[in-house]
Amino acid sequence: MWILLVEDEKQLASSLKRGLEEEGHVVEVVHDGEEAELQGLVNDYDMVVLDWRLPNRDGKQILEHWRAEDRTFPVLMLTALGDLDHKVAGLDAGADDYMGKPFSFEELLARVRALGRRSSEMQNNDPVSVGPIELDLRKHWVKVCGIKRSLRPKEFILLELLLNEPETVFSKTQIAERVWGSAYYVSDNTIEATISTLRQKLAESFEECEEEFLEDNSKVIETIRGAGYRLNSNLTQTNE
Amino acid sequence: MWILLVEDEKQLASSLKRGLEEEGHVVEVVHDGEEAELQGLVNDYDMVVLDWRLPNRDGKQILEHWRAEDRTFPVLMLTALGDLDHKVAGLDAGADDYMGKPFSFEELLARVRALGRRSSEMQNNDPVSVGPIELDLRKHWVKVCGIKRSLRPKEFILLELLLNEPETVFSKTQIAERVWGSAYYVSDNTIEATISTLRQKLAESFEECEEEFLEDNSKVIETIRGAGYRLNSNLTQTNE
DNA sequence: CAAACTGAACCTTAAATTAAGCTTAAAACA
DNA sequence: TGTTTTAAGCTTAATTTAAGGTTCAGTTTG
Repeated sequence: MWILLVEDEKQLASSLKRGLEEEGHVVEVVHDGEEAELQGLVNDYDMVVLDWRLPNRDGKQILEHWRAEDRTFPVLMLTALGDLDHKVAGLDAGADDYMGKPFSFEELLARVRALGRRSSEMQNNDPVSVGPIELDLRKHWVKVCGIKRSLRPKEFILLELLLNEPETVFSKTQIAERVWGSAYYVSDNTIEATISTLRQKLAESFEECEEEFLEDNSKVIETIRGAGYRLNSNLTQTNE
Repeated sequence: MWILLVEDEKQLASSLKRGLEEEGHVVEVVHDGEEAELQGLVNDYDMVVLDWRLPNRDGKQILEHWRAEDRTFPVLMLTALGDLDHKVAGLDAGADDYMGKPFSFEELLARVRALGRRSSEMQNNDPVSVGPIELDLRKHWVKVCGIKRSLRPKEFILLELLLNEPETVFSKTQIAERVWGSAYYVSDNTIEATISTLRQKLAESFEECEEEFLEDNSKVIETIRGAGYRLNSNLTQTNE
């Protein structure tokens, strides 16, 4: 997720930033109220973590302004412990959750996760299908020509990624970010190995189809040398 | 259902909590008015049981605030006996039902059930059945091939969750939120242990069936590695 | 001009490593 | 007390690594 972190204590801010980044988020830090307000108006963050006491503007003003401008990202506010009136005011102003300082980092992460989940559950998890391949995320199966295939977790997510945007070529970096959550630790070879096994499974499945969709069933996933991978474009063209 | 119980007498609160949990609800308890107010703003409970006399805020203030913020969950208020003015004020403020203390626990349960039924967004309490498993939330029993089985509360709610959407895979996080009410405190291992005992009980029960439904009765609940758990899909396919 | 060469990108497989999940008993809770 | 949670050792599956093999595009050489 893309997170804006608004916190004037620089020490705290930077340790939170690092922690959130380790969880795979992209974090922008702002130490100042006015700056925060502007950033929030200009960017579509997935979430904002907002300290309530800030130089120049207080959290409430900022949040009210954002909500008045229809900025809908979830906001997690940080308040001093026992500052109950502020909490209530914050929730009224449109905050989605709150935490009293001091808090454990684990707790912050848990809340960020929960908020993120809440907003991502709004997105569609509907079944996807391209040509003879169908994938249902909620039920967690893949069918080729109506026959179920079992895939391992990484293979599954990777296939889902390719199916969701069938024409698009995904670079190794993009794949690492979206399947592994981060490009740091993932070697090229890891991705290649995963592509390889996924390809084999898809090829086996395509063999069992009555109809023939491709000349070469080992090319359900195409390699674009130097660029990345994509679903075989014949699957999207021939079908409807 | 996911119920918030606001009651400052800790003794009473904990016995109500236990009773409601035995009925298969997920219950969160708060002893303090301000904290209650916040929790109600932040979470989408299915129902709130709200004592009218509380430290820090009184029930009426809280409820009015919630309603002003469009929190629509049904609220059952608890008032001192004979406190008629309060009752009227409470209903005006948006309470859906009231009870005078002291009350019998049975009566409380009845009203909670009634309120739950009344609220349209409630999931239906109708008996669920999948294959040879039948579960009645209201009567709180489970039968396998017609033979009753006793389950512990957590096991029961978990099974209910899986039965209600038999094809769907539930992640540990989803299970934590819907069986324990929150993913914060629940460790993976807790869920695994609960699954394990539930599995064993179901397996024993399946052994006693005349008909054979599965090759391996310890697989009534399937593990989808890296994704979560679901009811064995053979139960849903062969049936009907 | 075409055959051979070269280096980079990519593929494949099996072994090694790591992670996910299971189970039981004991501890903690209510 | 009965239920829930934690802890520890275990089992099994998924993932990554590693090593050698291909393919491709561009370049050199016969």
